[in-house]
Amino acid sequence: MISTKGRYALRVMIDIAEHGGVSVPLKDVAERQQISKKYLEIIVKDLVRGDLIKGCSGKGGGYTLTRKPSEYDVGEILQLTEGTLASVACLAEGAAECPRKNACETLPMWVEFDRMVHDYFHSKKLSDLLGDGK
Amino acid sequence: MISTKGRYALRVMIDIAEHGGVSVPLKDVAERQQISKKYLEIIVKDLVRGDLIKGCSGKGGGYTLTRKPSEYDVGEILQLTEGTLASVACLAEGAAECPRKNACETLPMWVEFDRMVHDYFHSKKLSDLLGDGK
DNA sequence: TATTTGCCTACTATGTCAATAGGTAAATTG
DNA sequence: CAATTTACCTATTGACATAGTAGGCAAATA
Repeated sequence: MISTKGRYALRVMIDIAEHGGVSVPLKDVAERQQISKKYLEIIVKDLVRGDLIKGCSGKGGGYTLTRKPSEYDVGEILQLTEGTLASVACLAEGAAECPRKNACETLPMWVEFDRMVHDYFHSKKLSDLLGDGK
Repeated sequence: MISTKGRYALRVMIDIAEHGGVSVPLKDVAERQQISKKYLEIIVKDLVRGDLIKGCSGKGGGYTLTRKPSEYDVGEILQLTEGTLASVACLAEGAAECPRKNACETLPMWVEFDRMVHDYFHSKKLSDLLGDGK
């Protein structure tokens, strides 16, 4: 299940995109999205680390996107904030190789499902989620 | 992310299906699947509660399927053991109605994704996972 | 210089996950 | 009947993740 971190991250990205042009203060995002600013700080830190947005301190500061909305896909946003997009532990990045790998009768299904999920989220763009035509 | 409960449940169902005809003792399943028998008891209890298998005590006892493998879909097995198949909290069965429901710009995507996941698992049958042609 | 903003570390309550432990009840076989 | 095999039941536990909160410092602008 996608946690609040990933879901909020998406909403932050959308919010910044829709109020773009200028720097968007986190306080405004928090108010509009009705999410605690303190909690958003944690999420936004991940987004900055992944170079999806950049911050600018001081009066008139805030966050801005580093690319155009159509150049982000939802998958990378979720992957960054959730840690992984994998639906089962044995398919997560850096997971230990399963000893039952060859005998496992469910693995092919998980692989197929996992591919479907990745395809879905990586083909969905941030711009697809914006209300207006930005 | 699908937990061990759901994944093990699936393997139990497969194991019982492949050694069907007679009652399959949990001890055997545990050995073949290399999962603690004690832990499997918890999982199997769910499966009995959902009427997917039935147990029979005493010597020569064990568990048997209540239907043919082609009549189970993976979705119902996962749903029963995982509690829900929903990918986001707001779409889980019995979730409180979200106050931002109409304003939420991510909801349509979650709904679409959720539908895709449900379709995938409900169209996949237990029989699709069996090694031989049972 | 005062204010606004980002940025940083630490803490915590709650809950879920993945089991383990230690039994009782039921059914079958010798 | 007795011994064995099996299901079935309640309770407990350690580890970890989730979803935040608290209280600051640093940087930039008006």
